[in-house]
Amino acid sequence: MSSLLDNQRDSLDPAVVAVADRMSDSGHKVTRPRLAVIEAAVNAPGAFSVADLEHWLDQRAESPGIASIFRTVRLLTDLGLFQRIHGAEECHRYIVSQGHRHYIVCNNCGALASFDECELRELAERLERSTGFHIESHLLEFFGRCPRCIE
Amino acid sequence: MSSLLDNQRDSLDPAVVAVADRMSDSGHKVTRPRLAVIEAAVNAPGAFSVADLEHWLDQRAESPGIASIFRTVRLLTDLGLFQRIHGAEECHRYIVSQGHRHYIVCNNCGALASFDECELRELAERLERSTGFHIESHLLEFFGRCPRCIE
DNA sequence: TTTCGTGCAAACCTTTTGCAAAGCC
DNA sequence: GGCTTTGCAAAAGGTTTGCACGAAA
Repeated sequence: MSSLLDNQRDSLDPAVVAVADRMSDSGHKVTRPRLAVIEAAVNAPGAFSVADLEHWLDQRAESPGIASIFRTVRLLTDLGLFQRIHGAEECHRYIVSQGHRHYIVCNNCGALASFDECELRELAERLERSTGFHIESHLLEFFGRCPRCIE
Repeated sequence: MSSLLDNQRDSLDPAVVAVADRMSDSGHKVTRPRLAVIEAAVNAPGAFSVADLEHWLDQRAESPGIASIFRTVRLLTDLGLFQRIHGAEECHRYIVSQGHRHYIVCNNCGALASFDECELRELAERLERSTGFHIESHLLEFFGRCPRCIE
């Protein structure tokens, strides 16, 4: 008997499949509501909130209900497949994780650009020596205006 | 007629006076409830939440009520006198601002260490050229374990 | 005196939870 | 079949707001 994910594999966006596979690999079931949430996330234009996902899904009459969206977002975030974006005000937006990357967030429209160089290792090591903290992770984001909003 | 702030100036912590003066300079009244909130913030051991401030003030029977604490924290944050600290989960803690500094947050107990070097100007300029964004600010924090929690 | 801030309680939103029914493997 | 997940509705937090009263300059 084949799984839901295998049945739909060919008709789904590869980015959706990639997330679903990793969810499956970590022992979680790939259900229709979860696939719908992943599709909504992959199709979001930038960082998305739970409300954004619900809105997108509502329009397609595929919304599994807000509680399930919250549960799925939390699960995927815990698995590292979604990543939280911190805005100056708003800290409850997410993106589909793309490994260790950092983001520039447009203060006006929320558009994102990403980059991977962060050159913080050396600084982190220096800080470990001077403060005695053991550093496990970091948060680096830039805020500003995207090209479209500058015009 | 002398202001509340002037009357109490000598008996207050200089750090409280510094914040109150800047609040006054920007045209906001320095009232007893606001002074109490500033005192609570200055006396907090690390980053504080609104609930922390309320608790501290409650113990001294000086709490102006949660709504006023929220309003004061928001005002001081808008004025740049308080600064928001972003944790991995919790994004609603604040510190009394100390200019442009960055923080290392202990994932276990919330202790902070700060530093000022961030060497991000060059990276920011490179990113502006490559992405077309205009960068206005940044967020940089490290997370880990403080010396006490490592033991 | 006039304006700004306070305090209470109610409203609001977002997020979580309990639980019976349904779905996945 | 056994275990996980869902969906609803209700609860729980946390934050904001309306408005009459009080305080600051």
